[in-house]
Amino acid sequence: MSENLRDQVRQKLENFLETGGHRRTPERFAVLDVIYEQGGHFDIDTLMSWMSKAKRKISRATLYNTIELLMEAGLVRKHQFEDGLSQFEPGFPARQHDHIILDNGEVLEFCDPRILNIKRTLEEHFDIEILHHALHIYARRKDPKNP
Amino acid sequence: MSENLRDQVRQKLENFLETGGHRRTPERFAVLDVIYEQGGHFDIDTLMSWMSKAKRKISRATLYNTIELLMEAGLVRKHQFEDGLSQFEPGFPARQHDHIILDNGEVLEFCDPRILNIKRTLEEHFDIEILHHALHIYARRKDPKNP
DNA sequence: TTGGGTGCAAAACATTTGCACTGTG
DNA sequence: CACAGTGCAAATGTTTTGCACCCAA
Repeated sequence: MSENLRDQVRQKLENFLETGGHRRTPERFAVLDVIYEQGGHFDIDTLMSWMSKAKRKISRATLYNTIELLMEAGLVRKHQFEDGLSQFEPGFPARQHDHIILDNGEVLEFCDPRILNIKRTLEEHFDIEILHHALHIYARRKDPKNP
Repeated sequence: MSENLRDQVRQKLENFLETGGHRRTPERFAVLDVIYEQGGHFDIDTLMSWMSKAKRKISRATLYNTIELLMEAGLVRKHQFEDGLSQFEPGFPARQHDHIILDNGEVLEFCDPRILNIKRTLEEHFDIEILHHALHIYARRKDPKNP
């Protein structure tokens, strides 16, 4: 991770804590650092082990609290794939994207502008305001031998 | 529910049980009947209460077993919305559709052919075979007073 | 100094499993 | 009459909660 990005997200967290009247605890910055250091998708267990590896002691309960807070700050996004486990990913400064979940558990990302058109149609047709969306594509890699 | 639809899905279940060497237990048909009688989305708790209302005693464990079996039979579909709860819906004979989850918990359905185009692009671009997808739109009804 | 935040352990919750019993084939 | 399927209760795994203690403001 670039120094630059780490400072950027730390700054964003500081602003959020300041604005919301939350405290600047070391745990919160440690979690943020580790998440952006790693960069990829993770679940709570994975994050727990990342924290250990980074020699940052933290309890599970605090991890849940902190992740929730980082979601409110827009620094972490939550996904609910079909395996039933909550998955997270860094939420800044990435732009909106969607996910392909391969049968081996791997997760790819993509971004297709046509989704925006679909959303506009839906808003008009149902007279709703769309808050966000999740497009999950479940797929497998094509076997080169059986294409 | 039309007599016709009930017989249709019962027949489909019979075939599935026959083919798979499963037994034709009363519970399995009772669950199927109740699900198609109600027609809408549900979670396990809701289904439990539907069964009680229909005076069909059944245990939670059997409900989970039966739902799993009905999924294999293609008679029930599973969704994982962001609240973390497993949601189900009758899976026959509806055609592919996606979901709008309103902030009050209501679920709308829609079908947009442009999704198919997106999927074709993805298959080509990532060299994958798409098994299925889930497009979840989270929205709220527009307030007529604050449009 | 004070109450928001943390850590720990217990509770809550959905789901799964073990096992004796039952009814389908 | 064998054994797949059921019901019950206990186990599992994840997330939440209660509470004493601690530290950022």
